[in-house]
Amino acid sequence: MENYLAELNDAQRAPVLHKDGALMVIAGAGSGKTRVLTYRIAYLMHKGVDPFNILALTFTNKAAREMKTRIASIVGSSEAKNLWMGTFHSVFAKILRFEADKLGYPNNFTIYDTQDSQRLINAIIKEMGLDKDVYKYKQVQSRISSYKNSLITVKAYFNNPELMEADAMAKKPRLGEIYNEYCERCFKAGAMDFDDLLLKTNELLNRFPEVLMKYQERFKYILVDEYQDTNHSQYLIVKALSDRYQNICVVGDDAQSIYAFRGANINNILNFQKDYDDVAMYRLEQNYRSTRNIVHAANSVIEKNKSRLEKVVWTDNEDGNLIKVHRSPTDGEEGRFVASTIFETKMQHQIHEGEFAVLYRTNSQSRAIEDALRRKDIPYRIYGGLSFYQRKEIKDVLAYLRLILNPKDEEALIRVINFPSRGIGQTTVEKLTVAANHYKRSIFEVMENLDKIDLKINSGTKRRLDDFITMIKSFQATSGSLDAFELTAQVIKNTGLFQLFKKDGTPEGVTRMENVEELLNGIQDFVDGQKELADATGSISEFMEDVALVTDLDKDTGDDDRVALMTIHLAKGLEFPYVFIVGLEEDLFPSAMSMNTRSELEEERRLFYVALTRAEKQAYLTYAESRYRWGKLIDAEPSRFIEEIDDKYLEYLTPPVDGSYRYKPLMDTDIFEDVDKSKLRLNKPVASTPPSHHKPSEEKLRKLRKLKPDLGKPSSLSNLFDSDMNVGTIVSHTRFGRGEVLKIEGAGNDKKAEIRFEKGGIKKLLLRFAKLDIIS
DNA sequence: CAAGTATGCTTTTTT
DNA sequence: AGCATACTTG
Repeated sequence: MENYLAELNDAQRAPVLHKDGALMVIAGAGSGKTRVLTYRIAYLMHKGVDPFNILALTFTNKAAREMKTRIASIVGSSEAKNLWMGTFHSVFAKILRFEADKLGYPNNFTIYDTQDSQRLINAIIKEMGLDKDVYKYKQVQSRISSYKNSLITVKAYFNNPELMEADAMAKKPRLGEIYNEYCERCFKAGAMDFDDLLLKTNELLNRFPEVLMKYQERFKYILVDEYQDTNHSQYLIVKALSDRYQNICVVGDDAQSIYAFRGANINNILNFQKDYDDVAMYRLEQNYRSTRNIVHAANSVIEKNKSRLEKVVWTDNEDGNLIKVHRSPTDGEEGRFVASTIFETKMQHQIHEGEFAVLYRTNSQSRAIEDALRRKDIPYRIYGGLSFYQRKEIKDVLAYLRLILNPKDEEALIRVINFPSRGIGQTTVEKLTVAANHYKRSIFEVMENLDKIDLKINSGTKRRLDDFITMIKSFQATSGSLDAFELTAQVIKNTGLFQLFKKDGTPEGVTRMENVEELLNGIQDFVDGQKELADATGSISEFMEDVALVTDLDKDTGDDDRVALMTIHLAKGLEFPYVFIVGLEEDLFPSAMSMNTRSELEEERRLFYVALTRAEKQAYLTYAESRYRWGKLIDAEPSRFIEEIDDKYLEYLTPPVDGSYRYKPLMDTDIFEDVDKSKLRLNKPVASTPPSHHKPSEEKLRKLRKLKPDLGKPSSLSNLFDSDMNVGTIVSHTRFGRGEVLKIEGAGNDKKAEIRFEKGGIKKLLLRFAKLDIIS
């Protein structure tokens, strides 16, 4: 025990040893926050806290697993096993499975992923006869999602004239109806979407005081990682559960808040001190991860943001190399630069592929990098994007399994009722859906009772429907005696999926077959693992329980020595010796969608900060002068973020372009192509290092903190409630035009402004939803 | 009802 | 460019 405490510095040890009560740890990038969280849990257990009483909410399930392993090595694995750890979604899905009946859901409820939700919403829009160009299903889905994340239920929506007016203004007066229908259909299907996992948890805790009490008693100690990225719904859950004992420890970094787009509310961290009594604040400011050049460069970028908590990240690490900046003519060239640099660096320094990461803003950028790496035979792994479980062939197989477990699951049913095609067409499905809605039953139930309902379905089709039902029922009958692997194998064989995949000899078809085989292997692994556990059997329902919540990042392949390709969002919390941040171009990063308001731009800048601080030894920033987008070659300009880094931390590998005055003139290397570029790079002397300084004195740290703007009055970083808005502020609204703020009321999610618009008169708008730009 | 062809839309980021 | 949907034809 003494051992592990000795692995901490003073700043880290303090929060670990903190007594009961509320504490917040503001942890700069690379300052060892995971270690603090891990060791605090170990410490609590050492002190005699029962692991059953500890709940730790992490950002990924993999992070939870790793922390658990580490804790097990300190306190023993049998004890660590009893910890509750995982993501918000997976932990509360587990609790909801246990308590589902209280909310009227079956315990084996299906979890709809985003695609399922979108398909259902799309169907509803069609059924309601609405214009699909006005009601775009993806937009509608994200709107509903943000309502749910703000705990605006259908009922709350219809009680809130402002929201309804806002949607009416957006030419979507029937959005509430869609919302309502969507919720009813999900309920009827025994399904929860991602947002429901949090929303229904809130409902459970609110409606049933005895349940709340039970979990308050159960989770006497709650720890939350990445607190800056929690949304309102998550915030309320944490608040409710910790209300009794107030043993709450949150760890976060406002500078790394990058999920406002999905409802993350930075006020949760900024207002933490108001939410609990006697909050102890700790700051971790020493970075152990990166070279001094990287730390300082990152600082010089994040300083451009107005809204920040006081914090200075510093390091005792060596200066390291300068950050290398590289320009390419096209995105293909950019990929080749990345690939050849990885190849050379690997050769030169005898290091592994696993030490490299390529980070990008959008998933679509992976292709160019991928092609280049493949051509050079460099092993890589892509995270995110179209993840394994989202592939069509996998979802099809899973849909059968879902339907077997929960016949009311309509999205699953519609997916597979005619796949492989068995002569049940669109018209038939429509008739069934209409009947199902009419009788308030599931489609499956309607199909079971075809003879009792007069549907105009011809006898041949009726027969085929009957065969389908019989097949699903026979699977259900055998599912009890078979384990997950055996059942899945039988499903693939008996449904005809196997023949269908096998018959398709195209390269894509072969890949599909391989994916299905991989799924089977995965299920076999799962079954083997489950059978070792005392209270598990390896049944299909166990497998399906959280399959919707498994992400690429969670999956352990055992073969990690590959270049990692992922979006910056996914890279949060990870670190790599060598990091390439690619596609640093205006309109891409920062994204064209995020340049309308200061707060959106600041989020992009935080994203860049996150990217940069992933690097331990060397960071590369690359951009292309033109890039394929939508199949067309588009010209691009270098990202402003490159310019925002203090020049003394940068080394330009490529010569300047006319008009870019800040690039030092060099000869044009483009005519030399690959080979000479590398020579140029190797021969270039490393520029003089910036003045080195060690840990600033306490006094200096204080002074540095004071230099930051907006101190003391924490303000929102989210565009949804812009901090700069006061009475008298002139704003602009997409529909109402310019206007003047007359009054501001409420706070946080309920903050409203009364605004007199040039067009439209005086409106009271909920800032969370109003799309306002601040003019002055 | 299925298969083939035309069109149009997409790209922010994720549990 | 690539995918999903919409439309047409057998």
